Amino acid sequence: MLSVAEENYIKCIFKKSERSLAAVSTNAIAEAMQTKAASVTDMLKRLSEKELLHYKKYKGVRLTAAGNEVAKQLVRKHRLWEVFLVEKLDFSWDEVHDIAEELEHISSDELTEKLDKFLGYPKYDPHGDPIPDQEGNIKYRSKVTLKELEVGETGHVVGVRDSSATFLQYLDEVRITLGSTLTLRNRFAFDGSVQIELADGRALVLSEQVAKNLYITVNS
Amino acid sequence: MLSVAEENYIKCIFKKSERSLAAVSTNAIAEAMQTKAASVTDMLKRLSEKELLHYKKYKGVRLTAAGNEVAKQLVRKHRLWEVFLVEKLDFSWDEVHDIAEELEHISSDELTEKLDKFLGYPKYDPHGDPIPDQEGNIKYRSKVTLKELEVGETGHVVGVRDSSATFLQYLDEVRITLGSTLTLRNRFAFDGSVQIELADGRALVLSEQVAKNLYITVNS
DNA sequence: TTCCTAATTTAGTCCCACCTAAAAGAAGTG
DNA sequence: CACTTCTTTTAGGTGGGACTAAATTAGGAA
Repeated sequence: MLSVAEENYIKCIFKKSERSLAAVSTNAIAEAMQTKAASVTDMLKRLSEKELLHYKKYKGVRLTAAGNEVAKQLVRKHRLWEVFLVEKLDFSWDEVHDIAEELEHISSDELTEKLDKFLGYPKYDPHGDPIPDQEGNIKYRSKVTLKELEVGETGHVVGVRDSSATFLQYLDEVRITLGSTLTLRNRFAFDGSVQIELADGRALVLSEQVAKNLYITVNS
Repeated sequence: MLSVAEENYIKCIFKKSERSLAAVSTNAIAEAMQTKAASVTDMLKRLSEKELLHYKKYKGVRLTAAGNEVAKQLVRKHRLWEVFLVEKLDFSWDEVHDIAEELEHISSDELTEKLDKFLGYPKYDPHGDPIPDQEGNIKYRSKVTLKELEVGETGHVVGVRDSSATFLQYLDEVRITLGSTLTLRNRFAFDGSVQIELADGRALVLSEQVAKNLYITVNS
């Protein structure tokens, strides 16, 4: 049985490892967890003791297979709860993160499986991120940011890179949602902003900042 | 912000106060919380510091208005989650207590209210206990145990006194559920057992033990 | 190679929530 | 009243998870 703090460290390290494939540094964890490096070192020793990660002084850490398993189950629970909050309880997608952050620590496996069934075995959460299955397999979708799209290409929105409340509220404001279909019409070299056309015919100019944070998939 | 441990103590004291109206003793709390009296004294001082209860050495404790409020919100959340687990996720009533025990500590008030709405504002939980409303008002139902019913009287099952898994499983076994209508047909002085007749015509003999743990309401 | 700087770890505290052992109060009994 | 017994509190200690301040190490620059 892991404590909430331990689970949060595991999840944090998992997230950092997802792309970088290098060992995760103490400082990076400290920053992400809003705590001090000394506290992180403490925790790393404990988690290493429990064989959830490999720890060598000054060398950063990587999760063990067991640690990875724990992390993926947490991500699974987090994303399932987010679906529940948005689809069943009518929360908007920018409100659900913090609540799911608490709900993901509820331990019952049976609860997770029944929730999954109740929700109809969803594949993606409200932000477009894939939900790991019971065995922890994650189906990543090939996707590019809107910034990387070619002029003239059409795709649809499958996720956000920055899921801060302010960004999500901005998207609500301009009525871009998950699944929105859009075509890149123009790219302005001046400031990196892009002009898009939505399925309903609306034309919008989005800043480079926005274009970098919107994930698009071209086929599917 | 209260810790999970603090909340559990508050709820425990609340439950003890519900019937007895006397101050709750340190030992009673220790027993209910599966801990030692010394630990309880520790916690009582902290909670008293936070003005959640009145504490005088050797005199037992009572919750303050603020403490009562906290307790009732916890009970509200616990029972709403139990309804969710049984009605939506298809758990049976003997499985939900421990999970609800974790879920009740999720802090978001907005979550509680949206859950309440999603469930259709239920008044009673799966064990027949009343769910406090948003302001903390609890509508107690007048009820008697089956043991106290008069021969010939008809009523229906509105709750259980002992909600242990074994008792609830027993009830499932003999197909008595919340809302079952029954008539007391006979009382055996020898061992205190009772004979009842159910709405579907089945006649059953229940031990005194069972009769004492089934709550019945005659009208309504 | 040596030095410097940034990253990391160690050492020493703190608070929370528990523990054991021992002291002290409450309350009934002869 | 004095005694006994049970309950409760105090005193002192532990591990988890955080902190600050000081020491150590890694790794690049001179």
